[in-house]
Amino acid sequence: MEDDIYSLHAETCKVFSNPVRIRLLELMRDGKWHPVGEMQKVGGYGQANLSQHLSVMRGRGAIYSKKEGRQVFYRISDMRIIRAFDLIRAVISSGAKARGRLLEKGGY
Amino acid sequence: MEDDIYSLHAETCKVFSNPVRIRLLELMRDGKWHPVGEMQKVGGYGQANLSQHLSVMRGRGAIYSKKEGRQVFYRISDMRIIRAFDLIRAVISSGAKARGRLLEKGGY
DNA sequence: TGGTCATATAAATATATTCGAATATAATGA
DNA sequence: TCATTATATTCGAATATATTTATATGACCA
Repeated sequence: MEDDIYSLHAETCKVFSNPVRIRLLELMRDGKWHPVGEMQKVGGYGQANLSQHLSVMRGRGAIYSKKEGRQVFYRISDMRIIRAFDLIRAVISSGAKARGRLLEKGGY
Repeated sequence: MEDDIYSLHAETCKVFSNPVRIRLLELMRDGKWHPVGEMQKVGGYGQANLSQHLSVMRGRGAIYSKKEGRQVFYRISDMRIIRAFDLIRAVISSGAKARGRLLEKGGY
């Protein structure tokens, strides 16, 4: 965990390396503030687990938080994160398509 | 490690969640074929370690390989990976700049 | 055939991540 | 003040990842 640019980059990408966090980013992809309770309901995650994932994302600067009364709201800190997210999703689906074609042809 | 889209997405992003692999992607960012030996020299990694990282990336479809004589060459499979890479790098550096400004103002 | 080069694989160890259970805190309302 | 709601923190077990050393494979050459 040194702080050269490669480690920083890798640490930032760790935010995206867990399915729960990917789901949470998708929930927050509109760039608006979302209360924890909403994410818990929609995602169906355990309260502690969800809170820990939000804390990881916040610690790495991927999301911001604000408190209002007893609720805490989170939002994505930089919409370029969503652009990167969508690029990776596209890579995955064209990779899947390519493997599908190979499969059809009996290759692989 | 289920295979819903969130897990797939997370698994793919794991490729980017290690500093050695980030460095390797940077070495391969031109989209051309690079022999393992070159990456080993430039990056200064142990042979086995390098080989395993390349294997992880290949297993997740991020890079392709071809063999020529006794050398093995690797290249990035989809240049959108580099576009996503650059977006994240930009997020990091504008985050760093923003934190710098806060520091100047005595905030944090 | 035997040796060497380039790379891969295996096994061992050290470290990190994930999740759930229990507990803590802070805001609100009775 | 006490109870309740919303969220965070701590801890431990299970699992995953990274690194090193040793060994294996496959291509080439003498």
